[in-house]
Amino acid sequence: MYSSKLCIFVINTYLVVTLSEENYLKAIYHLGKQGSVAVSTNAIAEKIESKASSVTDMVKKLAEKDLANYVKYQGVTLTEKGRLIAALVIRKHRLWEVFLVEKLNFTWDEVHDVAEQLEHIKSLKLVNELDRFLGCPTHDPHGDPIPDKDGNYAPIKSVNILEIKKGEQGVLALVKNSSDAFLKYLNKNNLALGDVIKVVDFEPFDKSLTIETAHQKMIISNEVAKNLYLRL
Amino acid sequence: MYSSKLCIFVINTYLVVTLSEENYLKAIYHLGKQGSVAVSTNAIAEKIESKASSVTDMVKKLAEKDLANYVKYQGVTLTEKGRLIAALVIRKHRLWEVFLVEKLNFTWDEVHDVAEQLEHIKSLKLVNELDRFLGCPTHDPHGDPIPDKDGNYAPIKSVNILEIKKGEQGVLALVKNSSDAFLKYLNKNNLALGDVIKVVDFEPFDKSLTIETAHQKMIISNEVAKNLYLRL
DNA sequence: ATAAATTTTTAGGTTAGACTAAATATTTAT
DNA sequence: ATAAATATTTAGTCTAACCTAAAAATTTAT
Repeated sequence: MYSSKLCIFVINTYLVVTLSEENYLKAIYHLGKQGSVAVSTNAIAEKIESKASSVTDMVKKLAEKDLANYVKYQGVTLTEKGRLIAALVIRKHRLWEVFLVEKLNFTWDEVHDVAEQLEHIKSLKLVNELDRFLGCPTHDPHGDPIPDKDGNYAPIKSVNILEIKKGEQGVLALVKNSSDAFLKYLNKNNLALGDVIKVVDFEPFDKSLTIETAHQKMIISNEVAKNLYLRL
Repeated sequence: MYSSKLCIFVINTYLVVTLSEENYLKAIYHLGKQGSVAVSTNAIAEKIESKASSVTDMVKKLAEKDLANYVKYQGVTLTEKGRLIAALVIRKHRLWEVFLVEKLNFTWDEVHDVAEQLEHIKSLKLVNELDRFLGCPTHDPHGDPIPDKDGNYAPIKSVNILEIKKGEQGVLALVKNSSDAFLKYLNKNNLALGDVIKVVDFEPFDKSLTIETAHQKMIISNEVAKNLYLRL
């Protein structure tokens, strides 16, 4: 997917990307299928909690640096360079999350803020040694895949729980929403990655779901269900 | 030295200290015996590689935030709060250095730039868990002492090699200069922390020193000697 | 197809943190 | 004690990254 030539080039220019630019690249990457689909300035503004006018400014700068493609009124995509830098930031974020949970006794709902800071530390040796130290993990504590040195990763093969037939079951493999409130909900209700979950019933009225785990039977709202992905 | 009441207060205000402010506090702390002796704006400018006029601006801001004491034309000292924040930054810096060397295969001359970034990550849980994970080390890889949670530390009991009598010996315990060039010099000449060093001769003409280690006998310049400290 | 609503951009302003050059204070040397 | 040298501060700029309000483009609804 990424040529190693490009990787080397990007690594050389890597140091001149600011923290703020990295955050924009990451947002575009997440919103637009790895930056391949055009994202509106408004969508970016909402994600980053800023204003559309600020986004317009920054996006012009990214385009000038050849990290993004930008056409007025038509949204933003990432260039190969931009996509690789975004992937490297995400790689760092997820590796640090693994470190915090496995080595420093963080719970999975505590890691986000700190990883958000650590992902901007600039040192290739640091990332790659951290990767080795952690045993080259493929997924972070939320079940999201960790890109490799070249920015590639095998997307996890999981399916949303709403698409699973009554009576079938799977293993909770991915949680799409990492907000504090949602992770706290999961903890409170004893739901964790790796749990076997069986879909018992679907209620058409409010689109809620009855599920069964090893410890309990419970009803989850459609809001919750939309964020749970199972490996079959 | 620091009351825990103060510690709690500082921790509460901790999050509003910017990266740049932290760097100034650290510089004042290092230059002025933990911030207790007045430091000139020029000295700070040189340390931080900026200009005196920039320092004047920042120092006014630090004084307004009650982190520094500043009287025009008379230099800067740190308040209790400022001193504690500086100590916490240094604590983080040195703990990360230990981590990089012991867990991630960094050599002691590679750690500085990365630790300089990591020292600004804001999470009390992170620092304290890192400390525990590393076994609560008391010294970093350069032999400098690591402040505890409250900013206190037992200064290392070492003496400059120039103050040691001919024929006596000690263990290399502290290196005062952490510049890249100096650390590379030490590596090249096979000098490391923990080495037993014997002072063989002192040459009054150029103030150089002849020393003997387990592997070699060599002459070190006064420039070098000024930076080597031995535990007797 | 055109008006209304929405989205996006532009224009102009703000703040933190840096800078240069000029002005002022302090220190040093005669 | 005063002039010269040095150190420090002030005044005025600059840039990155944000903002608000107004203008322009696009989309939606009639």
